[in-house]
Amino acid sequence: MTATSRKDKAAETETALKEAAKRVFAAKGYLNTKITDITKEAGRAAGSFYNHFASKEELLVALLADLSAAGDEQASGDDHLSDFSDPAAVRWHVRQYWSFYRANAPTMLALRQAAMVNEDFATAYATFGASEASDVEGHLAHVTAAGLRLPANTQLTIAMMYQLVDNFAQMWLLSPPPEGWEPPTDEEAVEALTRFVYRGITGRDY
Amino acid sequence: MTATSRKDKAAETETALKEAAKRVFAAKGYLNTKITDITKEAGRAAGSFYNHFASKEELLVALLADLSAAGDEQASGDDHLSDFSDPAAVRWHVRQYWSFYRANAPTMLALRQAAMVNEDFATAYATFGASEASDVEGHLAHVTAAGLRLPANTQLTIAMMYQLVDNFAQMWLLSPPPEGWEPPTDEEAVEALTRFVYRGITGRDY
DNA sequence: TGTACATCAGTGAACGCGCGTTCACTGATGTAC
DNA sequence: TGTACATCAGTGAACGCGCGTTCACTGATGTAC
Repeated sequence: MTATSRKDKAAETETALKEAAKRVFAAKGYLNTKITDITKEAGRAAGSFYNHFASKEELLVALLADLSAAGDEQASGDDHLSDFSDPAAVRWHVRQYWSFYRANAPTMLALRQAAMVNEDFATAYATFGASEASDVEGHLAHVTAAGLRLPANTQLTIAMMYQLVDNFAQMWLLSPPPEGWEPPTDEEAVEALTRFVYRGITGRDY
Repeated sequence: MTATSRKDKAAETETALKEAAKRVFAAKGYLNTKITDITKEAGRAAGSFYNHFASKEELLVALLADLSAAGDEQASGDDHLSDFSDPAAVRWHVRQYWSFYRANAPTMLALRQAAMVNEDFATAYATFGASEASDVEGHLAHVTAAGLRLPANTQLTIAMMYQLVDNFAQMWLLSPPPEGWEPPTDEEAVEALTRFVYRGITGRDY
């Protein structure tokens, strides 16, 4: 059970630090987290951190690398519905996004917070959004092809969809729920977003 | 032109500090701003700050007080359209919110950033949202009264509207525009949001 | 297989930078008589 | 109106706390012969 080789031990510690970091980020946020909070949570000495990461920023970069690996895995092999004049296609994308957020909540929270303070992470976050956007762009063509009118030009429509879904997800999955509000189940959330987005982009009832 | 009495001079400095703070917040963000950035921008010595505010947090509290005073002024005396089954009522609210954001961008940015790090400001921000929400809640009753179906229960519907409008506004009014995106004019933004929200909550085309 | 040395992950006390905050001082305004 | 003292806004150098980062040291694993 305990690894013995030096490489194994180092890898074990690195993993322990990353997992500890995610727990601490979830509990008190990325910006409020000190290096020693992470090492303490991981049960290591403060100095150990620097054997693996040059700074808290570098640690987050490593977490983002893990995250995009996970994202690629999730995306591949799935049947990808793309006609947004069909509510099922909208639902499929909303559900994907929601699941991704739930699975990677601490890292997404850290990225959001880091982006408020650090130019590079702001760019990374924007890039993340842009990659989602380019996927969706083609799907909207089906809406106009079906004779329906988008609420605004393609760019603004994408921006609105994205803000709605991204921030609604973060509201329920990354933050403590507001005073006296009952959090929705995953299915309720996905259904609510699907309805709102589908109506918003097509002008059709659903 | 220059005030002479002690009280006047003190008030002048306090205003200078607040105005300087807003400029600096807009330029580099609340979290990245140091006390000396503010005093330097205001052309005062570092120690002067503490004659007026106990900390950066207290300064933000003062800015928020100014802001809610401005908000009350804006709200009062206006004819308040309240039937959300009418797109004009939705547009009126969207425009109000958009104007408010534009007028108070630096303070809103600071509040958002402070809320990520500080429990009290998180509560203040949530409270701000809740007051908007309670206003809107009644307006949605008109939608169901007109025989239309909301996309989800009232609470989730409000949350979705709010996330969409609030974050779309902050995307264009508080952050540098994304690489290669052309920012909308105010009218385009208001119209896009109005369409998306109206469709989303009523299921009607518009 | 055994011995002697090299290498490396991990340790935690100590160091030092950045920045918030203080405080003795200045000069101007206010007050007392 | 004038003088002497009190008060206060503002100053900026200096202080000190918090925390990121270093580094001499330990003990265990790897390597040479």
